[in-house]
Amino acid sequence: MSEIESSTPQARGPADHSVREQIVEAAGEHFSHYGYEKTTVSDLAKSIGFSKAYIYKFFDSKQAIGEAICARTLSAIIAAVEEAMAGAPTPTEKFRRMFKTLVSTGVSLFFNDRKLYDIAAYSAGEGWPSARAYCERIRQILTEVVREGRESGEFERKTPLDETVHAIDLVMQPYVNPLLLQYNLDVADEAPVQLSNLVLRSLAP
Amino acid sequence: MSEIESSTPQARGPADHSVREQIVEAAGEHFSHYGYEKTTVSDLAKSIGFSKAYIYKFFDSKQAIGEAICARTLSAIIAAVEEAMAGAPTPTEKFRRMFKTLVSTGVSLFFNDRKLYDIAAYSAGEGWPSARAYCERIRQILTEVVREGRESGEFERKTPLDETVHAIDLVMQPYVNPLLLQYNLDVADEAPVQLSNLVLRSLAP
DNA sequence: CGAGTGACTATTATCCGTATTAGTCACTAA
DNA sequence: TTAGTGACTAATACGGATAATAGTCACTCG
Repeated sequence: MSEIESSTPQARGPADHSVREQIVEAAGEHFSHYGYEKTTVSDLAKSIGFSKAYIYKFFDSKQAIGEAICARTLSAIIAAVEEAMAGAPTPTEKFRRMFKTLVSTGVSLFFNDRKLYDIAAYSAGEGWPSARAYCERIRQILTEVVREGRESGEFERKTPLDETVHAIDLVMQPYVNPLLLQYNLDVADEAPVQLSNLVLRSLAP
Repeated sequence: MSEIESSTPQARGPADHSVREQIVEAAGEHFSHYGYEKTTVSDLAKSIGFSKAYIYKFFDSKQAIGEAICARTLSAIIAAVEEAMAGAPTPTEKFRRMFKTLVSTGVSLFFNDRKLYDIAAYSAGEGWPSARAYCERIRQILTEVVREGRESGEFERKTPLDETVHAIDLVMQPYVNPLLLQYNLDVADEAPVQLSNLVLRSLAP
């Protein structure tokens, strides 16, 4: 369910080829260490003991490798969010944890793995499929929470579901989208709480 | 009241000197035409018939001139907002118009006077006094609207005023701050409506 | 046939010397 | 004293030659 890769069929060779995994593995290391720009496709090839040309049997382009790494990084954030939400008793609490974890994980990525963060930000700016899928997944999770809250009578039901979800999505976007989050780091610690409060007030029946 | 310049005392010569106005006038033209980077201080000097050195009798630096132009640009946005709000019958409507005008004026600046927009965005990114004052002014206006709405019984009164205002400010920021707005142009037409609705729901008594 | 590659090209990045430019200051003329 | 400037410097931008890189393809080897 949280497999973002499934929506990005930019592979060339057989999907479950061991070499493909080796490439992704090496790319993860190199991109994280030296950044996307500074690592060459030859570097990746050398580090797994093949020629550069062979890489292109598995990936269309260097960007495609970048997308794979990006998808992986964003999947980790989604996983953290799902884990945080797991034990929440109410939709209200689920929403709070969702927002909070989304932001704190993003911020932590920024400070602890800046090179990977930059790829994610670039990806969001360019509208790569990996970033689109990430946003879409967040929207799904949000929709689920709101629907649940409506069913339990915790949230109001007058406003059309789509509209509610979309508006909340707009509120979260600046802290969820890596491209935008980096400009909001100064309020990233308080924003989830303050905005969760506001959103939840707007959801009151 | 909407004089942003008053808070930025980076002037050197007498404040109401005609040459100072000529400089600002010329800078407005040149920056708008060729951009901040591409216009040299000598260009400004030449266009008003003085030497470059004389400019520095009135401004500390080229950046100070940029700030003056930025302040001027942002003042125009504030003025547009105040005008739009003037005829609004209720605080609810005032808020809607405020948000809507803030965004539409910003977007229009982006598309019709890109060079000036870029200065404003840069200014916001660097935290120049002109940009700070702009944000502060918006917050003031917002505070006034919320207070008025509370007094008239249109808005809820349980949440602390500061908290309410701050949260709404966070919601508007991505569309008000020129640095951020440029990344949100794709939703700039619907966001004010959708977010106004959400905010107003959260303000319901 | 399939796994894997060396050698090639067109495009993009990187230097590095040169030219501009922001900013200062001692100075003049009225 | 006030209004205004030419000449100077240190830092920065520019441009063009050069090097590095993404991506391809015909090819070999088992």
